[in-house]
Amino acid sequence: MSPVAEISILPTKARRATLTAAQAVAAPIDIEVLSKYVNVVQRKLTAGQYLYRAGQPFNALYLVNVGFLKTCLVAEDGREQVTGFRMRGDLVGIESIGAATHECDVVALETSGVWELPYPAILRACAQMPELQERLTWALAAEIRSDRSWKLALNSLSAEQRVAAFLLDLASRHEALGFSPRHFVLRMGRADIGSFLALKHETVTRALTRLAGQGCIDVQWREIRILDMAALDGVIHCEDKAA
Amino acid sequence: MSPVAEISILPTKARRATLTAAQAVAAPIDIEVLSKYVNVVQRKLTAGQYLYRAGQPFNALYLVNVGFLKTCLVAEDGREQVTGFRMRGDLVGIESIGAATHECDVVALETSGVWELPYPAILRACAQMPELQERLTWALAAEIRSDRSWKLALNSLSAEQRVAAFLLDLASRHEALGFSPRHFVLRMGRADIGSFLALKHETVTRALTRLAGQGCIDVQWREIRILDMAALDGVIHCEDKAA
DNA sequence: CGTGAACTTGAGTCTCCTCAAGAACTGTGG
DNA sequence: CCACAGTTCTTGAGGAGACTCAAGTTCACG
Repeated sequence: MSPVAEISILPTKARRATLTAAQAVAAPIDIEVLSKYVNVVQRKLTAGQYLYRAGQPFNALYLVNVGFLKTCLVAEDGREQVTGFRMRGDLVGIESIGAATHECDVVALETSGVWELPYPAILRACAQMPELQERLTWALAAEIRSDRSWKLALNSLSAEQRVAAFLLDLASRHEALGFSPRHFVLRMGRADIGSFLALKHETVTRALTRLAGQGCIDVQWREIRILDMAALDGVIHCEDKAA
Repeated sequence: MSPVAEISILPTKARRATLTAAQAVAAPIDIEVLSKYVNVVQRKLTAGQYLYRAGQPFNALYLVNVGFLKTCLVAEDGREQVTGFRMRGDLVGIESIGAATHECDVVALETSGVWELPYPAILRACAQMPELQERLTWALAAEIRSDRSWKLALNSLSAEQRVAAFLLDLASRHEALGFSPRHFVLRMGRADIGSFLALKHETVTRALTRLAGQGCIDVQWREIRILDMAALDGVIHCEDKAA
């Protein structure tokens, strides 16, 4: 029933390939080996279900097996901020290490399955599997690098460029997982993309429309087809000279 | 010559107090104990000097002892992005773990001193001092939480509110180190603040002017005096009703 | 005391946001 | 299979906040 084992943690290798400098890629984590040390259970989620919510006690990390989720920071006053999208191989919840409770909502955007790695039990496993500890530390550091690369992007790019960068990021993450980088379905709505990119949903729509008008992409509702990868990349790097 | 030992890692307890939920505070790291395991040397920097630059090989972490530094992400095309400001007790360079080279410039904004913790030698020390490993992991996770809280702030607050939040953050970090939270000197220029807050330097100036006009603060060049902490906090939470 | 860098202030512009309406898709039940 | 409601997406018109450009002022440093 569940495609077990050999999930790699290689956390969003694709994203970093796009946005940050090259770096070593972490080796996969073997869930079967890990389950000898800690009680690993799989959890299934349907679209719209929460993996956990802000304020709940932090007692596990999660490794995404299948599906697609979003993480969403929530302030006391209700302001919301999508902080990222997670897919197969991504670790979820690591940013809560050292905190008593989660600060994020994590929501499945489609039917998903995750491995639950109890915390702090997983720490004991780390002590016995140094490579696991290393993997975790790398994942944390990579997350920081990714967040900061996005910060640079959001602060220096126009709305259209941000959306282009977002699509290229998704494309390379899909490719890293063996899916087509040129043709995929957005699992999230325009509003979620906007929150992540610091834009309003109307602006996301307009940017997609303009990119389509330039022949870079084809947009059919949530179905995206990248027609000219180089042109998309060119948009980001300001080659908007020739009309 | 150097005020040794008992530097705490409690990384920016203040910042998190302002921006994120409460959480446990990491205990201090004892440099003297640590130096039994790894070769810890102190490095001195004068204002304007680089601790390291983007592209240089990653071979050490740094613990700030005295002074004030900024970290600055640099893209290949020259775009720059201030990612944070570091003071006593902050760990610098942890985001480069797992990468071959640094992606950031780190520059001293005043005369500063840091402990250099060679990497990966420090990993072996971690294996022998589990609390050190824990401290490092916590610092990484806290960094992610801090970055994301700022992302939420930047995406949902106006220029004036962002500057107010920035001042309050600095204030509480100063307080956590035993300095006055109401009276301090900005070590960085308006342009650096702007880069960090996703604003232009003129906009930072105007925001400071407006906050001063409201009686929240007093600004004398880089010298800041917070006259009404509550009012400053009120600015962030939208209490701009009564004229 | 002079030079250069940093800061301030103003006027005008532009990008993105706000508000609002309409269209397309989803899925539910008859 | 179709109609309907609800959600999501699209598109437009108008406005606001931050940016750009430019000049003047203050400060730091030699």
